[in-house]
Amino acid sequence: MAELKDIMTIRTRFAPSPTGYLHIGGIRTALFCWLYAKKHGGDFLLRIEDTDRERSTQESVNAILDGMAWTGLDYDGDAVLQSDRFDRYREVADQLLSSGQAYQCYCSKDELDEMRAAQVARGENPRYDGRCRNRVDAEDGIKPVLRFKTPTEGSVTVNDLIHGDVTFENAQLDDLVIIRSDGWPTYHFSVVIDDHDMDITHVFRGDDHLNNTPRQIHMIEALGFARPVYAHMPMILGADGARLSKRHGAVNVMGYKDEGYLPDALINYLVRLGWSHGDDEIFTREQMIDYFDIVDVNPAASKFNGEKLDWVNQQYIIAGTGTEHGAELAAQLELLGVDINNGPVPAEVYEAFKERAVTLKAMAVSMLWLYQDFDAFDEKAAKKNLRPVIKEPLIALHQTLAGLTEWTAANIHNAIQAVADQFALKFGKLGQPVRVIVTGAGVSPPIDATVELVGKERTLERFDVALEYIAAREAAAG
RNA sequence: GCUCCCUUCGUCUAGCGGUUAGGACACGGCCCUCUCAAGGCUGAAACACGAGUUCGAUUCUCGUAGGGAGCACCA
Repeated sequence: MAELKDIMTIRTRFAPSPTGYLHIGGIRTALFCWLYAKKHGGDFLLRIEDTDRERSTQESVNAILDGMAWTGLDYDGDAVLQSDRFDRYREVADQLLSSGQAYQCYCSKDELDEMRAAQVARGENPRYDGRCRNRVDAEDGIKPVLRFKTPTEGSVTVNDLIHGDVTFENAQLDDLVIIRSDGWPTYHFSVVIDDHDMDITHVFRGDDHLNNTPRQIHMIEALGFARPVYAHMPMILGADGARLSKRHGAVNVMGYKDEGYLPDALINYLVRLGWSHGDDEIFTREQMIDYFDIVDVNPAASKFNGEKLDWVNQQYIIAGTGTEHGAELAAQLELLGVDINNGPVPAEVYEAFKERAVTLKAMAVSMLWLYQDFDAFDEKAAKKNLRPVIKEPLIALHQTLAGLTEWTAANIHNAIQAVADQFALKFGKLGQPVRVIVTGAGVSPPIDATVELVGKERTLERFDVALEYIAAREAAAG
């Protein structure tokens, strides 16, 4: 007999709530979910959980959509909005109410708080005690909530792909609210209905939901729905071991775009958090899908390490080309207020800078002198390299460069070498002063490529400025 | 407080009863070198603790400790 999973199409979903930006932990859950679906030739769906009408915003919905697009986690079909499904939730709620599996509760917030305080004082798990279960009279003027009748005895076992079988005693559970007094369903209720209606076979989510799963399973059973397979992903923690949150800094996925990270690098970093394939570190998307196996997912939480992300990002920048990332680099330059028409084409500059930048943003910052004139030389670099002793060689080089008809790195290199030889200097003794002259400071790509990129006109102008600087220094020294 | 989950270098991890416990980031040293990088070589760095099972435990079981999460008319 064929296993159910063999004849069924695997369908997973990512179900974030639009109450802020798209969280880095969320995108990692989405990634594993996406990977699992792709690996098994299934579907990956997106559902926006916006039943909390108070906190959900359109802006946040857009942030989710933008984040999915930027990271390249493509989903099948259109995103499902829970707010479009209000009537369906009511329908199922009515069904539960009429079958006696749910009941109306008129307890006030104060009453509930009091009850829980008393339970905690007694060393018990704070939980709703079911006092409205058998209530028949409605209370005027109070809009009731609907509670689900959770079994009070026995236990449920969650079969989890990552954590194995986890058993919960029903006595620990309580009658949860499934419809709020405003008529909207709560998370636990809408998830159960949506996952069923969307034919979701595998539920991937953070393992902060593991404790909630038995409650949902009871509703699934009451409704006669098929139980999905669960995979509770370990949390991502901050460096201090606490759950990753805003206070740890960059948790907004789109923030990484702004900071100059490549989406492939972020995804690659994230896939290695809690999952591995031997000693491999860098994976293409195809390799990730090919190698991915849920049994290799580590059940333990992991700490987010920005330095490792930086390294991965740099690996992707080095492996990338100007054709691929030129537009992103240009965007970073423009963010810095640079007019990219005032210098070389970013896509062509990329090659010279890619081995010395951790992010596209840092790369842009390191090449500002290609597009803007600087007001002064870096003090330390100038003091060390723009000395009177190098004045004559620089004058000679200035002339040689001015005479170059073809402004190529090779010709520039030869020019520097020739002048260095003429004055019996090592290449670097002349190269470094030139670097300071054209860039204003002591760091740049190889000097010949640097000078070529700066351009002939600008280079000669900057030589003039530097020569004046040295002359002034000479005069001051007397 | 109760319930659940988790535990290999500082960090991410490999390991799936017998290994000099491997790799990666970060850190130190050396090489390369016109700067900075990149790259190569190299060093230091871990099985939380205690019982048990076993000829033999990092690996299996149970405790302990530590960490995380849940206990809402938030998801």
